[in-house]
Amino acid sequence: MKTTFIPIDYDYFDFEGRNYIKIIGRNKEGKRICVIDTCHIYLWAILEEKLSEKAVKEIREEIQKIKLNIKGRETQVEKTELHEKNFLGKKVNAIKIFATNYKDLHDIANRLDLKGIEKRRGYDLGFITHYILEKNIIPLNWHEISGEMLNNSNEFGGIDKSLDIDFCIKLESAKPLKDEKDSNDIDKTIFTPKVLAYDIEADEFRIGEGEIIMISLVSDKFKKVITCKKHEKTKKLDYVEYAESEKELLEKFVEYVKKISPDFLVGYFSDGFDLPYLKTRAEKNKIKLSLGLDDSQPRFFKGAVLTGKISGIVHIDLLKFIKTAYSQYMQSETLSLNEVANEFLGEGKKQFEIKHSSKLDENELERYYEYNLHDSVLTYGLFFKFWPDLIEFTRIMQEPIFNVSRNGMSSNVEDYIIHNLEKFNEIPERRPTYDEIGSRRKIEKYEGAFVLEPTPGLYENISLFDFTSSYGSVIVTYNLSKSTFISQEEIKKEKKKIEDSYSIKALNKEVHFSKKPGFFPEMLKEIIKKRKQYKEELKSSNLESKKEEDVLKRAKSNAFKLLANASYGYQGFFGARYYCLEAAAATAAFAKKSIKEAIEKIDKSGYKTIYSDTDSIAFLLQNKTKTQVKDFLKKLNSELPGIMELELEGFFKRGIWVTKRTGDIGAKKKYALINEEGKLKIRGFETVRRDWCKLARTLQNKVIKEVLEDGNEKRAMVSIKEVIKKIKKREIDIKQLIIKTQLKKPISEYKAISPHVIAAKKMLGKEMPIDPGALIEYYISETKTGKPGKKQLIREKVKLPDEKGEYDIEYYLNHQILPAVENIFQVFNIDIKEIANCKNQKKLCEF
DNA sequence: GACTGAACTATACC
DNA sequence: ACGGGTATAGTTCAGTC
Repeated sequence: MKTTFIPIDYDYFDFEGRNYIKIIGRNKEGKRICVIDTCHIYLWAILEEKLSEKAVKEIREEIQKIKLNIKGRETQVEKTELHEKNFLGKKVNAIKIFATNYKDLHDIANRLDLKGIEKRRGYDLGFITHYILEKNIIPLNWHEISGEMLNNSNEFGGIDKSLDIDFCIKLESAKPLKDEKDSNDIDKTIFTPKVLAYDIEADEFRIGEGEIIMISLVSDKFKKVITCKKHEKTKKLDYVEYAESEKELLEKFVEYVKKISPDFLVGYFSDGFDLPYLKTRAEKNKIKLSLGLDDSQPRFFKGAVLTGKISGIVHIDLLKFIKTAYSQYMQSETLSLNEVANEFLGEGKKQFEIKHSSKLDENELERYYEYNLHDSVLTYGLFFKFWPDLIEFTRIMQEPIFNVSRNGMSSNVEDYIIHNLEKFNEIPERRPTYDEIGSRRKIEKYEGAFVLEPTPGLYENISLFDFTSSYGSVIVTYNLSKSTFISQEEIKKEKKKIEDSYSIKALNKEVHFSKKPGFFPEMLKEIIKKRKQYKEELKSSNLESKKEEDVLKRAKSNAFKLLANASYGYQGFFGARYYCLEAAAATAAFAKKSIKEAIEKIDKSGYKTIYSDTDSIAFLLQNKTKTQVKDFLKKLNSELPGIMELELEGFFKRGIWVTKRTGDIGAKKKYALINEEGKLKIRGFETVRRDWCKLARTLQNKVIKEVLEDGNEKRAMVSIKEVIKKIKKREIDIKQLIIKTQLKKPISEYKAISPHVIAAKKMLGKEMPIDPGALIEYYISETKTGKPGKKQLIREKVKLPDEKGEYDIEYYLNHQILPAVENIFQVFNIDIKEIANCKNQKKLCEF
């Protein structure tokens, strides 16, 4: 039979010693299809140079003899082939060694310690990656497939009988449907999946320690809260369904998931909370959480954090994807569902103070249902907000969405590389061993970016240039990568010449990179090119366009941008297959050189550079016009090597740079600009730091705004005086004075007991859940808890927000408000501390 | 017990 | 363990007098 097919979930199973892929997806009619297929399994033995034909033949014969008996399963090498391949850019002869089961590849590799074999590669990719590489059936791309229907046949042990699907196909052929570019048929590109969002509420925060009291489910035209906390008097809400016990609640949950049978089961922080909680409670109640299409229970994988996988239904934890794909652009201070939903959906969580269920009265219970339901409503909304990005990330990395949605950027870069190696006839590099990672991590850091020390002051008519995909274009321009790096040994052996190479001083030595294009820079060149292309296509369309085509384009543009930016970090990342510290260090060094040269040219051309950080330059227009600046930019670009390019970030009416708190030199990474429309761009100031109290932040923001709008400090002076008076009169609401600091590690590991650690300890005493990552809130009170007489530490005055007490006037004045504005007034030669504390001017003191 | 620089800690920038 | 280095600035710690 023939059908269309979009692969969603990839899994595999063994049958008669062989690996089979099991892909769950849908066709255009919305039918759920399971595709069974297999592919060749192999690894590579890279041969030493200049081996005789006879020697190669002998090695192949030797390999052919390998027989394994592992865990009672006997297998052997099926066949070998000799290929001309590339490994790290070098031409090599390699033996392709075919095996029956991918689980044997490691063991076969261990047996290949033969003379003449230099390296063994391609045994650590995992079967799913291997399959996608071999068969080119890329996740979330539409395919046209044909194959044999397995209708309750006994093939593969009757696998399809136990699967809740429409039909099961043993694949014969598959080809991708036409590229969306060649077609106006929009539903070839957009696929609207069936999604079920869920959220649980439990009596304890610790996984599995309390009862699950309700679960909300939201899908298309479907809203439900199942609960085992029924209040007799409560009028029944139409979406609430009662269960007699936690056990029945869990059973009903499983029933609903099975009935709705979504493509995606989506939660928020559900890898770390909801799913493991459900699992533990199901175990306690001695029932099976058979959520999988094959009735299997969720499987959990240990990584840095737990991940929960359900067979056939893709479990998505939206938090993880948002963290890697979007957090760098976000305004939210935390990635809590409330803040993230507010930012992307314009609507936050329902207000509700969570209590133990035994303490809830009927009104509260009803509000609890609403609260629980709303969390799923938000999660559902967020899923579709990010669906275009999820699709495009998946299509670009070519790995299953389950993985891509959880990957960090380094894994994304690596997936992209692995799936694009074939174009370069490259054999994949292996993962570093545990020991290699260890020694890489010990290596001293290399020198990074250049930051120009600004001269503090208020400036007018400023222009900002920055290098587009700065580090990425450096890598491409100077061909910096593991495969193009010319090592000391190679130079010594005179195997490679360094006269005609890209060279720079980095890591306290001269490093050289071949000019022959390497696959990594070539891939990156393509990434940057695509990013540019999609960005330009979008520019001609409406930026806010909601057309599906544009939405996908925006997602693509974003994915390629992130890939380009992450590729520098990737080469310096200790866990990378293509780790190359020299390349990373050289990238930073070349970038530093480029920006310094650009600054020099800018200054020589009648402008005045006032600040620069890594890839951006702020300079004064002096007497020049905007047109002149634009022409000058063109000239600069014509002189830049390779794909290096500067772009105009914008023109600004005014800008302020301040001094460091200690000493009177200019502070780096701290400035504020205002453009002609009056829009502010504030960097580094306390305003943008979440560990300063709201009062200090809003006041500083106001002061910056007024100073930049007016060009003088008069209005700002009035603002600050008002606030000082209010503080001294105790007119400030505690809410404005709450300091939020994140707990970065377990309380016991802190060497220095700072205020937020004390606050965390207090919370622990109140049985509040405190884990690393929690944002601790507190304020500084006047209460003294330390020994009398001794100099008081700030931590001795810490109080939790709901603890009664008076705020410490002195602290908030001298540790929050004044430090936040002091340096700004200093630009106008005003000592705001003296004014506030009435030093040296008792007669004039206004407070 | 007060003072001071170092250490520790969190957060931001690009 | 799950991108990198550069930078500011707070609070506490530990050594000195």
